[in-house]
Amino acid sequence: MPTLRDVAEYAGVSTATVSKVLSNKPYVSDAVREKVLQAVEELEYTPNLAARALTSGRTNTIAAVFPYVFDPVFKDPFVMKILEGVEQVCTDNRYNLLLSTPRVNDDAIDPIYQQLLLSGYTEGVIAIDNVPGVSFAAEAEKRGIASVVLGHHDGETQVQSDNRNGGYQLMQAVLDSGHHAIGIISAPDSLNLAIKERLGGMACAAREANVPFAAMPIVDGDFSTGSGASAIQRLLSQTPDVSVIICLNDRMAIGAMQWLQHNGYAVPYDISVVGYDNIPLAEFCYPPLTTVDQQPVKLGEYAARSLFQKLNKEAPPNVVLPPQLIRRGSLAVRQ
Amino acid sequence: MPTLRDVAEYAGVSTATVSKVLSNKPYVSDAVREKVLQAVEELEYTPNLAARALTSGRTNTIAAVFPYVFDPVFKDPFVMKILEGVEQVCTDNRYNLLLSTPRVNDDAIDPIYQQLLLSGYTEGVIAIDNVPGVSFAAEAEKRGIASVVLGHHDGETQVQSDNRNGGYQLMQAVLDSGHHAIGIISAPDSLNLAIKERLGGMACAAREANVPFAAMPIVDGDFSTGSGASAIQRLLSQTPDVSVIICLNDRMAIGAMQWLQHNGYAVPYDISVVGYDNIPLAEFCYPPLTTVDQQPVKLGEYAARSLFQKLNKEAPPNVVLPPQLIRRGSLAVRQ
DNA sequence: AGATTTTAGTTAAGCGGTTAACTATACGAC
DNA sequence: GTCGTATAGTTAACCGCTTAACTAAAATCT
Repeated sequence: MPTLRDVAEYAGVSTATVSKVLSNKPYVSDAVREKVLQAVEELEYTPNLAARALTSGRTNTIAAVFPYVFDPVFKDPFVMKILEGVEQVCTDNRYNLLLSTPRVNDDAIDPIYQQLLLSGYTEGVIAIDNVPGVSFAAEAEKRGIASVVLGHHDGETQVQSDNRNGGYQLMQAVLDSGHHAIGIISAPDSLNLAIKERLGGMACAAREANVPFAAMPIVDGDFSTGSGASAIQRLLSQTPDVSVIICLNDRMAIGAMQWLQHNGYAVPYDISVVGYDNIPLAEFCYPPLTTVDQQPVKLGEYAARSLFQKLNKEAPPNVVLPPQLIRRGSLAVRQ
Repeated sequence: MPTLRDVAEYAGVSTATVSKVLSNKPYVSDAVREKVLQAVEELEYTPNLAARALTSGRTNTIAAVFPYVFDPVFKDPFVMKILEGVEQVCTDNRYNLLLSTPRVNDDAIDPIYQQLLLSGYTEGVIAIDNVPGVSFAAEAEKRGIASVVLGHHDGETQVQSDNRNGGYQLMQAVLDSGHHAIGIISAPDSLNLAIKERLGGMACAAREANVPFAAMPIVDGDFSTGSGASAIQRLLSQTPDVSVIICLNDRMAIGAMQWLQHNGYAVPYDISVVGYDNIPLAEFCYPPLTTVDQQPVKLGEYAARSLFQKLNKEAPPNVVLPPQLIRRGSLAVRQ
């Protein structure tokens, strides 16, 4: 592969001049500029990123940090949607995207992630930060690496969905549909700030409708489809006469629906089910799932754009996207 | 951030010695080794990847190349599954994963991808190569970068699903269920070698059953859900009396099912539908979709493992994974 | 015209590692 | 005691690029 030096010799100038031309610096005559570009073209020269990174710190690479909390991130379509948005903006900006999937440990930061930060190979980081206590973005910021928080962790720059409002809308829709015996399938909110927000919004909507939120039966799953099935089972064994189940994500909702149907319940006639996230499956499962859309692609896009702004020394604002209730057949109306 | 030199000074040795210790080279006494490791620990030293890449070419990074053919790769759950497998093996090997999503142009190779290859920042490449004519893996290999082909392009190292056999099994299942009026929703096979294979397998199964394959009506979609809906419409307007539709991927199958249901057809009683890929949705849609599983996670794992073998100068074998027919409710039995 | 500033380009010193080449001991073998 | 050879560690060149510092010529100002 040709190097800068090769180009310089070929064009009959110094390496510094070539460098200037390539980075569009002034003080180069048009004639020379032309000659250099010609040489670049003919030699098919492409700058060596490693060398460039070494001197200037610019690697043209940012990292998306999607921590493993319960199960592989790739299992979660919602996360994939975010990635889709991030990728789009990266490509538009001619940046490379590095995928980092560190494990969450209470005690120490995942050494792989630490290496990523210290290795100087990523200019910035977009981290999903919803686990209390640990913040991957903060870890980056601490080491002088630009970061954007996707989620409810406080950080220098945050992009988030208004989970509180989403929870509010969801509970309101359930109450409006005439349900009073409400069961909830959640996830340990000690492990996820977004869940905490959603529950807060739900409680608020219940309060406004004079329905006692604290009295609603609630069991925890771990976000997976399977955990939704086992959660509904536990919930019904405690309180058999609920008329609707609010699940704090779609995958658990679908697991719960499946279990109900396999066990002789008609959804939504016997029991309604609603979810959260609006994953692609929600539209096509049977019955189609009432849920809340978080605009995940937009979340990813905003996060990436904010990061690029930071890299350009601009100060991006925090972003809060409004969630949208999606009404579908899984929520029945009761008189 | 501390550098090698800092560590060397702190430990009272030369940088060469530190380098030896860190790369586990011989000719270092235990005492010195200990001292160096101690220094590394205390200074929280991590080698600068860019510098290491510059001298040794090792960047601890490989790239997954998922070309945009029709629509964003992230829209395709099958591709995400492959990525899941790749990611897992990368993490196990303490490698970083770079995501590259070049555009497919007949004329020229995507400059972004070219830059990735020439920039010397990726040690190897895993490329989904199913488009005839262009091969991203070959492009890498041409430049001396190790590569693995995921798909049906011939390449130095190939990992693929036996699409021919998958098509064979699918057609066999349809014929075994008593169907004779068979419609096919495909994709332009001039654009995808895997599709060509599947069609070949299907033709083979039809031939063995003495059913004329060439007579079956066939229309093309573009893999998307929406295109499945419009394809079925076109197909039925030509040949209204088919009893089953074979779709060459699940997303089109689901689009077709939706269209059928919206237009008064009962699936599978009026018309059966089968797909290909076994995406997560296939299990949960209504009715659940009969399809073919390609073991995408395994495909990704094998591809990554093969690549790491190549990086270690071993010669990995080509891998062909057997697909598996998944029977579900969308395929009815006819007498 | 002479002094000053601007423009155009070169030289060379790093960036932070790796590694070939070299030096200096220590250890056996004869 | 001498020689040969592992062993332990150092020195310094180099990877390919960027950029501060410098020189020289041209343009502008007094």
